[in-house]
Amino acid sequence: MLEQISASKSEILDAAAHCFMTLGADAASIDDIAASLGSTKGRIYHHFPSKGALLAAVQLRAARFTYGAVQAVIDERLTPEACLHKMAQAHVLEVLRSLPYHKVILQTFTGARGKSPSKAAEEGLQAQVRAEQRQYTELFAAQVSRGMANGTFAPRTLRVTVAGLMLTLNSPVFWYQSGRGDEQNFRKTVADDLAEMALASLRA
Amino acid sequence: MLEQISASKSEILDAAAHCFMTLGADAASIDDIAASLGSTKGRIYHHFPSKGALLAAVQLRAARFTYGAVQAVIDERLTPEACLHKMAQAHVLEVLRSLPYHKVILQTFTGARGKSPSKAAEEGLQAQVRAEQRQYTELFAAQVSRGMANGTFAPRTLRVTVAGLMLTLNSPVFWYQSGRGDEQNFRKTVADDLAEMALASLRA
Amino acid sequence: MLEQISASKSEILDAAAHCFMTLGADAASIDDIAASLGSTKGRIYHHFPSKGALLAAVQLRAARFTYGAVQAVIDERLTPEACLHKMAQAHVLEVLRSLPYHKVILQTFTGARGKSPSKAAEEGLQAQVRAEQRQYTELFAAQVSRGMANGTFAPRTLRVTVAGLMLTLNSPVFWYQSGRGDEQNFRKTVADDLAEMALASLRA
Amino acid sequence: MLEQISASKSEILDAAAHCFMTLGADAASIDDIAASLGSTKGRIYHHFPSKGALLAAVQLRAARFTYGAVQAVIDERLTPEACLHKMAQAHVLEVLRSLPYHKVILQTFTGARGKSPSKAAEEGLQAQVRAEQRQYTELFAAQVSRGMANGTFAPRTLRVTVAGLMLTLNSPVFWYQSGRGDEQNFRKTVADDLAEMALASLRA
DNA sequence: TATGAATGAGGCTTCATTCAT
DNA sequence: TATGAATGAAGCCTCATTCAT
Repeated sequence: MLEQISASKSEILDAAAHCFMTLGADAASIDDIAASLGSTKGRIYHHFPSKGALLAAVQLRAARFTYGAVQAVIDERLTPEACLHKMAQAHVLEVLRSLPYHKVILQTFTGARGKSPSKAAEEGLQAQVRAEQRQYTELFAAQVSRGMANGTFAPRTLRVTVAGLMLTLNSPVFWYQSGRGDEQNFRKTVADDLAEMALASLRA
Repeated sequence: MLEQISASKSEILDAAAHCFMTLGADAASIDDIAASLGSTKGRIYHHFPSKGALLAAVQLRAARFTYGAVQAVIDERLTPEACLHKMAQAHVLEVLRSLPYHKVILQTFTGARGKSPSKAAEEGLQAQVRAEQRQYTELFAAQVSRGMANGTFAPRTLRVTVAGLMLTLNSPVFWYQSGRGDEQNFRKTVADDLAEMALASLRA
Repeated sequence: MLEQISASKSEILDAAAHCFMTLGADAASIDDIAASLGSTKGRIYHHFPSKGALLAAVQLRAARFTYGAVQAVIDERLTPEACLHKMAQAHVLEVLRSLPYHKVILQTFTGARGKSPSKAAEEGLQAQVRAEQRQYTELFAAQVSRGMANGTFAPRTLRVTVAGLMLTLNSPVFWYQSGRGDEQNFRKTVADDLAEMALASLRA
Repeated sequence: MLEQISASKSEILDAAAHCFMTLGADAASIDDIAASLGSTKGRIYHHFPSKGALLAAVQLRAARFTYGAVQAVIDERLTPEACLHKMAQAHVLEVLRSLPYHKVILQTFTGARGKSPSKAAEEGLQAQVRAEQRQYTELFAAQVSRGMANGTFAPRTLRVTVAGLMLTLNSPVFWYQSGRGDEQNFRKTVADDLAEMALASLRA
């Protein structure tokens, strides 16, 4: 399930993520990605069987990036509040670090899932992506649940609450632009601001 | 600037919004929209010069729907907190009412603006859409600003805060599905929950 | 056969000729012509049953313009040389006067006659146009023939000669641009130069 | 600037020239050309980015065909009259040899340059075509100029004269049909007749 | 592994034409 | 007479994908 990703494959994924981000997952063509790699599309088709598979691989990697970063800071001995705060910061920082990947996630997140039933293989990949995304969200849902149970957080519909929370934490995806001078500081500020907002929004 | 929209045009916009929501703005073809109207694409092109223009018209309408609903409840005599609460509720309820239109907004919100500079006319339309969206966001930014000024809200980067706020309020766009039994009640719950979360996230 | 042309019809023909000249007979749409008339295409379809018919009407008029101008100067009592010289001058001047119409002629003159058999009616119109054009060319062929017979002109293949002659006389269609200051003088110069060239090319 | 043309590309150009000649550059569709090649339009688009580019390539080749044929016979030691006579013959023979290409030239020569500014790339190609055509015409203009200077040719407006000359030499494009029995002889006759007419038209 | 040629399906758009008013 | 809405048939072009090398 977590097969290693070769360097060539990784390079392709980076280029794909970048193109998907810049042009949109639909508008970006395999040729665009190949061009941004300085090669031809044959190279891509040698590593990924279809555009859908490539897209799924990018999304999977996005989920795994944040999953790895967030799980590393989870400490069940902390209060839900404290734990969630660290998770939120870690999430935002990781999103900012691997921004192209997460932009792609959102583009697909809209619920608009193409039209055709595609091929069976693609179906499976999409299912896997959704599964890992859900699994990741569960990390947050678990803490929220704990916090609601012990009275720290306001008792509200769990799903609505978690969805709002994740959106808040993902909001930089919509507007963040790298390339400013004090990038590291700014990222820290954004992460802190959003983590605090997120936590505040939950408190009873 | 606010030219009337004929019945035929309005019907087309509804169908377009629905298709864009269901299939995604990129995947939905003009033929899909025509089919869902029971007519041919000629009809659409008689009223809208291009797919881009149609998309922009949908987005513009989305912005105006929420603008109208929210401005109606703004009352400057209220505290920023109270005012924003009413605005948040109104926003969520309106989004749920005209959901297809707002799904489209988000799809475009990602920042991935096609590739070619397209035609000049499209550029202008996109600019207008962005302008009206910004104008709408300003309604919220103004209250947040007031609240930060009088100490009710925590002092944070204004843009980051407002972006997070709007995302929270728009979150149902990602998951809401109509068609359940107690739709009216559920919508009210969602609106209340999100409004409270949003307000809580701001408080000092 | 020479039914009168109403003022409205004539205005449409002028606009059509102008658009055909500017944009090309294929590229110019009925809407373009209507727009240049300041009306909608309904008006055009009230007077002409199809685009092909409109095009044919323009071509017919072109042929008749030159036919009228040239026949007026034919005088059988003159030598073929003198007669042809006057005809050539008259032709060039008339072409310059009604330039848009004659540009259209050439566009169609290429021999590339679309693909579909079109409708039967169009076929008939095209045949009529060709007939009148041939009839017009005969005016020149007759003089060339007389001149070859009496030894004034070099004995050459008649068809090749006449075709070359007409092309020389029509050459301004390819490059003439109105809008200069001394338009009347320049037109006279062009007519004289070309008439002399044409005559010289024939002489034994 | 004179990049080699691959066999596949050359085959496409021939088919395109033929279709453009037969159906007209506007009426001929890319599908028509592909069908005449026995392949799909994908093949064409793999080699030429657009129909406009394909058309321009055909026109460029036409100009280069005649340029090559004519320059080979230019001999500055001859009198302008003798030199021009050889050039004229060579031009006509080459035009008859590669007739489809030259029919296309004339179709575009009309001055009716579409409507939209098209894409920037097309603009550049059109400019290049015009430049090479002008360069070719200069070969003739130079001799005419020499002949006027030394009194062999009648002193007339140079541009008008050269334009008329070229039209005379190009006239077979309008009426020549291959497929007769004595093709070689007939071509020679046509070339001689037109060359003589052309020269005669210039003489003082 | 990677390239370049080619395919085929599908999407956007234009436009001549018809029709109700 | 003239308009505005609508149709339907093409046409241009894009692009994911396959295949021979």
